[in-house]
Amino acid sequence: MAKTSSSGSNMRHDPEDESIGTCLVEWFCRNQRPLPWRRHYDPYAVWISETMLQQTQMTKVVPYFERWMDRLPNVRAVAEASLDELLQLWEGLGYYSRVRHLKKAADIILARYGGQIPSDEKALRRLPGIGDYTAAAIASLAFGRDVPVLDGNAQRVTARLLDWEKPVEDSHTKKAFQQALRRWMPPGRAREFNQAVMELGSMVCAPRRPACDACPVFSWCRAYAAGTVPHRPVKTRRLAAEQVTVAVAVLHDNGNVFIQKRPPGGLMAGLWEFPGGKVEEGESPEEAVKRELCEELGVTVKLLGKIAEIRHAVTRFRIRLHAFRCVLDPSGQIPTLRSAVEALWVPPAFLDRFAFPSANRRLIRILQEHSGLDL
DNA sequence: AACACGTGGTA
DNA sequence: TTACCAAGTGT
Repeated sequence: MAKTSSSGSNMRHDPEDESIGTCLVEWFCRNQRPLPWRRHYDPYAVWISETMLQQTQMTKVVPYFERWMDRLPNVRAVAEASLDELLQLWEGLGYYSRVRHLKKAADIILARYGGQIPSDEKALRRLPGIGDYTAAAIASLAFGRDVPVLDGNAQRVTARLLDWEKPVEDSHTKKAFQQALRRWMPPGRAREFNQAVMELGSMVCAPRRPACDACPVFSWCRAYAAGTVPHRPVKTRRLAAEQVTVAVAVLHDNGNVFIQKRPPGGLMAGLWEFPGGKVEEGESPEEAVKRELCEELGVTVKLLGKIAEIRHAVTRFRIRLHAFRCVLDPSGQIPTLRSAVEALWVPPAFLDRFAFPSANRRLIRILQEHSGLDL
């Protein structure tokens, strides 16, 4: 044991001491939260949960995971489902390309692996939507392979244990962290160890207000010893936020409203939305709606009134969305699509059957609260 | 290497 | 309110 004692009564350990791994595993076994995907570690369930968890809070994922597993219990069900149905199950979770990848990967797993998710990290890594993190997560959690996972939590925990001063974005850092984690991992305990590191990162070694008092491995932590915990990890790049104003139309005709489907490939690909667009410099939201509907759909409209102003954020854009109730003026015009792939006139009550971006969904809820007043 | 890709919580 | 941040992947 490579322990050294400090001058005081506390034992101080070094991160090179591999007993840190055993300590983390024991802590996890006592403190882990009961989660639906921690019941059986079925490869399919691990794949779906890990994909949902990419850049997404665990508390948000749980209900989506339960609903998905009820509806789509295996790989074949995903391959046979329509993209529209998958998007509906995903609505609100964000990063919708994950769904498209899930479906593509399901097709490959059926065709090439007989419906069995591969256990080999290299084979997993080749599947769409599975990067370094998810490949390692499936290989270790579902198949017991001794490979370390390095997600945002593991990165933060490792940066603090090592008191890593270089920016974690550096290409060298990732390798170094994976090697450190691999050294700490007790042989045969990858499932518990990997989850221990991530669970510790989310519950104890948090980005803000880390609970070092409650940390099972603080005595191994170089940043704790140095008092630099709040300054780790060091990060460099930062994107500037951009303010955007958008105006959309809830276009009514014969008791229906007009919705259109976004093209594949870009932002919110395959989701439905209300027509509209960016409000240009020196233009009012009202003018923008009229212009956008003329440009996008080739129709002229009359504004009946404002429905709501919604503030939200999409990637690095801060958006103010103005929504107006409109009718075709003159009536009887037929919209022609420009950027959208598909469009539909639907009764407001049917809006729940389509996948919308979250700001549009909020607008729909407002619409439905007001329904009966002026539809 | 750096940026696109969603969303909602926190300070 | 603005700004940062969170269980990443693809290009």
